[in-house]
Amino acid sequence: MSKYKRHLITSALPYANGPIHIGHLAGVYIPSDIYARYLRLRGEEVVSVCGSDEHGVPITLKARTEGTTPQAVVDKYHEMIKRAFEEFGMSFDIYSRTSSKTHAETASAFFRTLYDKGEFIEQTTEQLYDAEAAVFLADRYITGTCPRCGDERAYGDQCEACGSTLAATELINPRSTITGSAPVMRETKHWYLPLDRYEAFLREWILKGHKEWKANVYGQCKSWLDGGLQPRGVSRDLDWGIPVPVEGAEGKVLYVWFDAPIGYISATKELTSEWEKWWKDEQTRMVHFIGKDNIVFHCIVFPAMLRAHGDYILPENVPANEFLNLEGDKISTSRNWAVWLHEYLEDFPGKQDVLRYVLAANAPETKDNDFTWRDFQARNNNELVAVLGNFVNRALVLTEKYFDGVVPEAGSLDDYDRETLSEMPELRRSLERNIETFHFREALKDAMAFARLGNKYLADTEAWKVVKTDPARVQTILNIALQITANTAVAIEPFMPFTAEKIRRMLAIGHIGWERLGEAGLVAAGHRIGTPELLFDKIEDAQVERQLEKLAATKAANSQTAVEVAPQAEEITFEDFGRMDIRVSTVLEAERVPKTKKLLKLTIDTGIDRRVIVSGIAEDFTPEQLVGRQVLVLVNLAPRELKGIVSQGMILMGEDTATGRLALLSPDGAVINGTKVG
RNA sequence: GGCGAGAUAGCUCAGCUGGUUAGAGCGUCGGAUUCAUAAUCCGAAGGUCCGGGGUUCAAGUCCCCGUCUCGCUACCA
Repeated sequence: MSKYKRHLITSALPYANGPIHIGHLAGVYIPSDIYARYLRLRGEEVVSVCGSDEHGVPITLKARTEGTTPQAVVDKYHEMIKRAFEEFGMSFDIYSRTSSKTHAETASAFFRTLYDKGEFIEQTTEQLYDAEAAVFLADRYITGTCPRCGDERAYGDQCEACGSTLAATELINPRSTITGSAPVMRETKHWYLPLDRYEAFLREWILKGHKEWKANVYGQCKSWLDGGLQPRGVSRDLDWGIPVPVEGAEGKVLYVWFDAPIGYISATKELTSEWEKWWKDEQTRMVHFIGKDNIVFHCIVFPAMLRAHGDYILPENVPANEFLNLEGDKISTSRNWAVWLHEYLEDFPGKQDVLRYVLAANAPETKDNDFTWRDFQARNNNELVAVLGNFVNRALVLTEKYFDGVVPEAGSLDDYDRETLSEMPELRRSLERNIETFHFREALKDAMAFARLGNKYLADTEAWKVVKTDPARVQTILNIALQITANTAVAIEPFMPFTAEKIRRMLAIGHIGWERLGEAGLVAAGHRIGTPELLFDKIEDAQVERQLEKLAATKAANSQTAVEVAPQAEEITFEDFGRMDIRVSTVLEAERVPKTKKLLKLTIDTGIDRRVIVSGIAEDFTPEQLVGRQVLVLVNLAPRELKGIVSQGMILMGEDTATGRLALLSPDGAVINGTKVG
């Protein structure tokens, strides 16, 4: 750390289309806050920036479905997130937003610099266009009939009914969601950042220069670099976002992935006029806290952008975490499967540190982890209440009882006293090492070990017995117990700032810097301490059950919608139906298409001819199961090439609405191939 | 399918460049104790380190094959 003068900490910008949940906290915000608080306590110069990410298509869609404007959507969630973070004790120096004026100027200027330097490639392609509204349509703005399952509400990028990933051009009967009109293909120009130009540089910088990065981060970067980098689009046809600052770019905005990380820069600019020293000085050490889904962006794309610009420093580390699950299932905003921060703060008032503790102790540092309410309760009751709260309470109550709340003077120390005190600097070293290498779970254990040390010391020295025979000895014992208490407050501060403050208040002492951690003289003899109170309460079964019921209700609601059968499609005429030529056919051969997970290449006898059909059913059927079977085939569907094989028709399948499993449709008894179905 | 990460006591996880009886916290069981929110302290039980091969005097740790989980990516007529 010595070559650096200051630390710039960034935390992934939360997307302003929903509130914050425990997954965000455990993966990104709690680690980043621990780190920032630790460095500040050490007296380092630190700036920690974050803010809402407010551009992009999903927000415009949300606005549309809610019948409001994108600005109203981001205003709502920005406020919500910001308030929840504040109440939770996040110590960002600034929590900004990407819809701010400063950000628009910063991102715009950044783009313009790259543009003027010739760092972009311009390319014109054909995309779907809504002539009525005079806009190009992002995938999400197109709906139509899913070519796979027939659901009429499929989007241009995905069908939510069957989960298929689609291209907008594949939709049957595509419609613009804006006007309802049929989109047409039209040419549009876009700008691309040629990442391939930076490949050699990135390879050297990451693969040679940052072998110390976490295995998941390093591994994924290597994977991308080895696969070869491609130019990446940095603009979109959209009216929500930062306009592309180039002549002839009307109706185009910066792609949200391009403008979002620049948000870190804008936030710093808003915070201080000296922002450049944080971004352009080699003596600044930048660390990005993110989740694993953001690795490529923060390790490859953003550094390439910064490098292309030329003035900026690059991150020194990117400690990405894995994901947190909730009660065994993936956290999902759309399925409401989450513990929302704003709801937690309401349901558990004053218990910020409990959640901070549990999530830090369970942080998914090396692999996905699971949050359960039972574990939350156990950690609170058996660790926070029993170990930490109890120790502090014992030390304070004994002082109150024997010395009327005045810190007694320590007499001569015996071997055991010295041995106990000597453990504190050792714990401190371990704690520091763990925090500085981003092992926050272990670091938290080290912090808690101060309280464990105190409990053991009290149990072994037995002040309540000694007081009857040797009151002078008790003075020493309690003096030491109080020193350990004060040390505990310092050690836990990065993790549990509210509790640290509470302990200081009970000891009636001011803030203590990290440099004194491990010392025996943090509380002076003769000093009058405050009134002892409990640091933590037990969490009762009833509270846990209430939370579990809440989740059960969500699950019930979800499964109800899951088995909901798709509504009847729009009425068609007999002639419409007659246009489909469906024949009974026999599968003659079946084999997997190499390098695919779902595709089978089938040779079938349609009665009319023998032909090849490629079908995405390999996850539900083995080739052996299919050979010799009769199936129904839509034979007059336009041919399409898949993985280099021309598929001439479509095998009809039923897809179970609840499980998504496919079922073959076959005639009741054997019939001649080519038999018409109608 | 390709790539990446993970798989270690009932649970959550440590185990650095291979080296004596594989560790911690919680849980369980036994004991001690009562200053403390029945909290604490001591002790014990509990592990074919995912499976199978191999390298080595020596492998949880290195190599090969496989299985499962998560992610990225291709693909779904």
